[in-house]
Order: sequence, then C-alpha cells, then structure tokens
Amino acid sequence: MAKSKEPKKDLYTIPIDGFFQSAFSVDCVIFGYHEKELKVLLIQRGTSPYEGDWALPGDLVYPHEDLDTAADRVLMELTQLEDMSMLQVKTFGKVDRHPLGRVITVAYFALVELQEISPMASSWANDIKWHSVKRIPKLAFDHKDILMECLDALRSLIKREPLWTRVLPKKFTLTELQEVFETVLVKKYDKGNFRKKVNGMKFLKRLEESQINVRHRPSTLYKFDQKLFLQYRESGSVVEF
Amino acid sequence: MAKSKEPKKDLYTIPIDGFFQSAFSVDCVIFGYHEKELKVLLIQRGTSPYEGDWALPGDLVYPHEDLDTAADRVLMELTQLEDMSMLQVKTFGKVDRHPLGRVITVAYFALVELQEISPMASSWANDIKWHSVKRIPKLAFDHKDILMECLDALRSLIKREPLWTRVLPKKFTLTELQEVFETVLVKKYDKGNFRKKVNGMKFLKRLEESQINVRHRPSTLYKFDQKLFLQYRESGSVVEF
DNA sequence: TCAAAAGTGTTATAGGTACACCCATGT
DNA sequence: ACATGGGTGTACCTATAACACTTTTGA
Repeated sequence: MAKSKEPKKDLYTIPIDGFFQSAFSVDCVIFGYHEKELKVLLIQRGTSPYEGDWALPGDLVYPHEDLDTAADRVLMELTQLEDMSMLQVKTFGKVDRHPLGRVITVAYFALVELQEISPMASSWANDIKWHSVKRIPKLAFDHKDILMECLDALRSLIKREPLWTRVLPKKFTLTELQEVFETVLVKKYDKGNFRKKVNGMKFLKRLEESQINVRHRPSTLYKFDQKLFLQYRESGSVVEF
Repeated sequence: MAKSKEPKKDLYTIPIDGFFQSAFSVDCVIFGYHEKELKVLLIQRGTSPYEGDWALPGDLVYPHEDLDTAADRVLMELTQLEDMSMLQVKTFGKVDRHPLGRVITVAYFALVELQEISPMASSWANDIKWHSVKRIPKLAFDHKDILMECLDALRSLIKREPLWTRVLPKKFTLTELQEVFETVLVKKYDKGNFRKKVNGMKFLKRLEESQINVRHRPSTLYKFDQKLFLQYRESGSVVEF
C-alpha cells in the first residue's frame, strides 16, 4: 500500500479543457470478508477535487464499453479477480454531485475474499486500503451515500443469492457459513436453527469428509451445488437465510 | 390519442451533427390501474430509429436537471401528475442498445390511476396509448427488458411500499385494496386472511363510515395513515402483503 | 326471499425461536 | 479428564392457509 511515484491515474480527472460537460462513471463498493471481518476497499485521492480524501474506486465508462464491463474492469484492476460480476445497485445523478461537471455514476458492489492489494493497484491513488465497515472515514463526493446503499443491497441480497460462495473455500463447515451471515448482517443465529434451515436447502450438500487436526470434534464439510441451486430457483421456492 | 401534425419531439433525436457520441436518458414505465386492470403507457415512435414501433416514454436528461427530476418531468408532461416520484429501478448501458450512439438510460416506474391522456401529450409521438400488461407489443430498443424489470420491481415493492394509495380513493374498501394486489401480483388472496393481515397493520384505519347505495351489505371504509405508516417503518417491523 | 358481497370464526399445518443436552477430538 | 466446538432433539409459539358460516343491504 506504499505511495507510488508514478503519475497518478485519477478516476474523475477528465480532460478539463473547457469541453468537459457530462460523463458517466461507475463506482465500486468492493466488500472483503475474512474470518468474521467485513471490510470495504477505499482509495485515497491523489488529485483535486477532494485531494487526500478517501473515496470509492471507480472510473469513467469507456465509449465502447458496457456498463457492467466497466465495473468488472475496475474490480479486476484492483484485485486481479476475473469473471467476477459486480452487481448494479443504483445510479446517482444529482446535478451538483461532482464539482467539476456533470457526472452520473452507476454504483456497483461485490463481495470478495479479503486479500492483499497488489502494488500495481496503487497507481490509482495515493493509497488504497481495506477499511472496516464499522469505521468508515469521511468520503469524497456522495460516496458515503453510495456505500450505504450498497451495504443495504449486500445485506438484502446475500440472503437469497449465494454471494457467500466467493468468500468461503469450496469445502466449508456450517459454522464458517453461519459466521459469514452473522458478520454481514450483524446478528446472531442459533446454531440448531441455522442447521435446520441448511438441511432444507438441498443445494448445500453434506460431504463424506471432515475437518482434521482441530482440537475439538471435527466438523463435517459441505459444498455448494450450483446446478441444484438453479433448479431450486426455477422451481420458485423462495428460501432465504 | 389522435395523431398530431405538430413537429414531433423525439426522445432520442439528439443534434446529429457528428457530435453525438454519448448521452443519458430516462425511460419511464408508467403503470396505470383501474378496476382490476393493469396497463402501461406506451408511445408510438414518430421518428427513426424504430419509427412506428411502440416504445417507453423517456427523454434525455437536461444538463442542469437531476436524474429523478427528469423522470418526474416525463411523467408530468404525459399525465399532468405533479409531486409524483418515479422510482428508479435499473440503468441500462449496453454499448449497442441505441443504434445512433451511446445512450445510457435509467429506468424508472410509477403506479398511477388510469386516466385519459391529454392531447397535449401526443406531440411526443405518433400515438400514445395504454396497453394491458398482458399484451405488450414488440417494443423498440431494449424496452421490453426495461419494462419487465420494472414490472418485477412494481410487484416486489408494492408489498412493502404504499404504492397502491395512488390508485385508490382516500377512503376505500378492503375489497378494493385486495383487488389491487390480486391484479398486480396475478394471484388470489383469501378474503378472511387478507383482512386478518390488514388488521395487524395499524396504519390502515377503519372509518366510522360505510358505502351507500350498493345492492349488498355495505362495506366499511378504510384510510391510509401516512404518519402511522412511517412510525411503523421506523420501528423496524417488516409487515408485507 | 333472494342474490351478492361483507364480515367473522375455526382448525390444521408449517415454520421460527429458545434452549437443553450429548458427541468427538486434541491436549 | 477436560476444554472446545460439533451436532441433535424437543417444546413452544406464531403466522399462514383453507374453509365454513353468519350478516346486511337493495331489488
């Protein structure tokens, strides 16, 4: 996360030669999870406006680039994660949301495994860092609003969509799964009741394998079956965590 | 809904003098309800591209206009309804969604009382008409996708948000309310159970008034209490229809 | 007195919550 | 043997669904 001496690439510094009138951008709320911690990836701006402030990573949408692709690109540039699909949440389009001109921005979010951010990514800004969602600093533009909307979206979607598969190993224990939900939703689940619910979800398949080298009774491992999940969804059953 | 000889105002005809590269627009899915019928307001395009095809009403966003304001303006120009807030659903930004250039469009919807469309509105297009949601014609651009997304949004939101207040009189019967839900969600509710649910919603207040001149037992009238509803919502109770 | 819709009550079942207790493993 | 979490069972409560029945009006 060291500062870089390379020329900064700034997200919102559009050719300011009098031509900048309007533009669209994507802003990405990248949530990182690891062992009962939920964080969000923020950059520290290296250029005006809001120089030095923390902000969401984002970029202008290229002329021949789909909106979704632009969001995925930002994620990829920061985390090297490919094939991730960022989820669209809401578009922010107040006239005065950007001091230099009209910028309409589309907010996206994703939940990924917490990881070290490669130095490459630091060309984006002065600094780039994971921040606990419990302690969000003051943010540039209307990024605080954007972040909050995306946090709401994450909390509501994770109950229905298998977003959590991104942050757990292929084979996981039910306690690990329960911890993801407890962390994201900031609430406790009863162990027994949680397991009863999982039992009703046939796409969560119990394996014939257990943990090893743990100093307590080893836990049975489970895996997520994508095909069964899709069938499940087709059938119209709406089971939520 | 007669054709107009006035110069057509086309939603997507931007100064095509070689400068048109990108623009943002709003597209509005205006649902109209009246007596167990759910319709949607469509215009017939008077200009290329897609001339003659049906399409959603929409317009480019003015340089100094908020996104939400633009959507409300489109609704107002068509229906004379003010103080309506269109609800944002999703932004559509595929590169090739508009044949003449890059147009990113933000989809909004509203549910309003079905009404005659004023002749004034017809300056927008060749024709403008309510279509049953059960028989949607082929639509221009990706408007079919947009419409479907908005229909999903309506169906999911109406259970939690009092959108239905827009299509019922101030004083209404529970049967009228039930019919709104049955029509929008295309399913039947049990009378007794529906009333039990309403009884639990303290913001639906029973009045000391009844219907008159009906050839059956007169129904008690109810009203929606906005203040109580907001309290309810603050308190975190999540009661849905 | 009849049709039509309002309005109420009963029962069965499913799902959620709280909690207690036993089990398997490493140290 | 004991600490640590894994794993299961039960009893209670509430929400929902299906359905039957009574009530009030105009014609």
